[in-house]
Amino acid sequence: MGKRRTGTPTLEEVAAHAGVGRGTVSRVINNAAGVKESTRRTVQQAIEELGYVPNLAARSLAGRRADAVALVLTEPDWRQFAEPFFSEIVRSLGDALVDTGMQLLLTLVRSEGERQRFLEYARGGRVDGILLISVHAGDRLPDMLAEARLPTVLLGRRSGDEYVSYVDADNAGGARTAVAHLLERGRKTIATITGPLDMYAAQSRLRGYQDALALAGLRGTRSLVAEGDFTEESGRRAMAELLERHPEIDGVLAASDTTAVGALHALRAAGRRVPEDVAVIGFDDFPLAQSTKPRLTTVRQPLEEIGRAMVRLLIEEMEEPAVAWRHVILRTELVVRESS
Amino acid sequence: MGKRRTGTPTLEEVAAHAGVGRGTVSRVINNAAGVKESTRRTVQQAIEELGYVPNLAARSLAGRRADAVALVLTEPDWRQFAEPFFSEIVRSLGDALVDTGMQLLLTLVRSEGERQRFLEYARGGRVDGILLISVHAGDRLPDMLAEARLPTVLLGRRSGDEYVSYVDADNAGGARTAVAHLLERGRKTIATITGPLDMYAAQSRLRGYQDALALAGLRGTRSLVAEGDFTEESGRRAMAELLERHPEIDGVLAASDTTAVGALHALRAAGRRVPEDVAVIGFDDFPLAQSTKPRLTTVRQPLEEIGRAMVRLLIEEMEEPAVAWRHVILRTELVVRESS
DNA sequence: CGCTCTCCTGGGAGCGCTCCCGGCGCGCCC
DNA sequence: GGGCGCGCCGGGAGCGCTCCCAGGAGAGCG
Repeated sequence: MGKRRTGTPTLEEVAAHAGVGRGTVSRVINNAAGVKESTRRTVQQAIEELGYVPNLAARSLAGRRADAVALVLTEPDWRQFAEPFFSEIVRSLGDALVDTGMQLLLTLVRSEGERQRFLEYARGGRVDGILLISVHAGDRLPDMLAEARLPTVLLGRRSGDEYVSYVDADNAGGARTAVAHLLERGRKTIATITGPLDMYAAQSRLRGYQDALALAGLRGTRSLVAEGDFTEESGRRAMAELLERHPEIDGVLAASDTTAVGALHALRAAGRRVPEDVAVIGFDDFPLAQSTKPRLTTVRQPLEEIGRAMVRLLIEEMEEPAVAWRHVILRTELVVRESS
Repeated sequence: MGKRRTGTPTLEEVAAHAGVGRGTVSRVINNAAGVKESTRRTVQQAIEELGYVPNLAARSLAGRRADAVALVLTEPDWRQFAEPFFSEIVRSLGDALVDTGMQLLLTLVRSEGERQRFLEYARGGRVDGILLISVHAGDRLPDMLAEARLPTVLLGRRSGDEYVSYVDADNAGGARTAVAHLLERGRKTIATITGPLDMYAAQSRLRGYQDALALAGLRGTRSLVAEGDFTEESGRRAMAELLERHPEIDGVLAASDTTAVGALHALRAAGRRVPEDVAVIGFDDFPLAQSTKPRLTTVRQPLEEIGRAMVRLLIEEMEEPAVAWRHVILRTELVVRESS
């Protein structure tokens, strides 16, 4: 047995095989300009023949970049992960990242230990930037990342004075519009089913609901508000409670489409017709909203745009890190269907 | 402005600051033996003071390992991802990996382009091994990874003569036991709701069902079999169909707990009592199975063990790659509750 | 007191890239 | 014909680690 070959050939070997210098091969694989077309072809053929694949560790080390970004899920309750929101947002981020040439890595951070491990991973330079979703109010991870000067973008914010860069939807505005729409259609007693109130998005939607009522000169009642957690089951439970407390309810704003579906079930079980007796509005405009019976009026969150904006912000952060906090609030839009 | 400092200090700087050599610092951060306790403390303090974090690219390059493994999801239909199976398996893999010191990275591979990109990522040495879940029969990715000599372990197999290393549950055996149990309790007409039949796991469960009937001297009828896709909705639909075709059904084996829940709904809607009129058995034993009404009899898949076995196999593959295909079939177990 | 053996420690030699500088050849202009 | 500029190309100098070998300092023993 001769000299033991390592699995993959190196750039040096490709260069030798093609009869050119290292630099030229490097230029070819990076699609850099300044290589004669004929040379480029020779090199490409050598790469082909040898089955060369660049060593990414070496590339990272020399180039001081990882060509990867992490999408961190901090949701300690895994069940939430089953909600369509996650799959939709992951899809949209994936699409937005495709033509940056960066690899998207999902990472779960559930415990303090994992938080620490991830921080080391990121500080160790394995990713160029970090996207965080489903951050709860008390989560310190964004601060830790910001302190380490790592380009970071949140989806949503932890509070009204979030500083770390984020992209968010105009939750309050969306809720306001939805409630205004219900009032316009003559609904008198409008309830709301919120999301978990330790999340700012849920708070904002609740505030929008309250603002719209106030704007119309109505006083909201605490008992017209029921807290849910974005799940269908919580929507069902909350709606049942609300109906018991206020049988006269004729309009409901749910904090998510999933919750709205639960509310729809509860209303049906209670013998109420939608929208004749009670109008229902959801939030998100997931595909789900089009397959309910009746089809759901809902506040559309532009997930596609959110994904794109997050990636754009992240790239800005990577290009000039630590010069500014960047915030983008995307407009929401009421999509009127049959349930209102 | 003096010399521009790079973000993180290097090992060299730590060594200088602690007044020791590079080698010693390396030994300390890798917890290697052969460092005097007092020296170790000095170095640790220097690390602390400088806020040193090892550069992982350099470590990978020099050490020829990435300390990371990828968990690849090839499910083109993202909705499947919402099923509890995924979150459970991810949790169990995460737990099993914790004390190997390796980072778990989830990656989505939906299109051919992403398949190619991931292959380059893996061949580029960014991960030491690959775990694949939800592989469909026709997926070529496992072959591509195997050809590239990358340590790979599948959860489940693509066919009866899968060669790439895998961990699987004894699906056929579990189904057989479940059906035998129903027969023992005097059920006469036993139907089954399968998973998507392009997945071997679903085929195996169906085969177990058929075998058990054959063993009891019964002939299975094609019309007692309805295909689902592991979702609740498909369970509901399939059950309704089955009842229509065979009103005399008194026992059902569903291909997953989720499917069984759908079947339960359909049965209730049809006015059948469970288990008095119809016995229902699920498959998986997810937490879900304990919160149905009645609590679900089900075939337990040892997810915890599956996760551990996958990680163990992967480590074996990494230690001595390409010497053998390793297969582990884990025993399943019937958990009798109230629905049978 | 000298010699060996053990325990620690320092640092050279890479790992496989990218970056960049210097040089070569050729075409064009005066 | 000489000079200049431009388009290509080669390869040195790192990037920040790990691996490993050589060597110093003690300890123990004859």
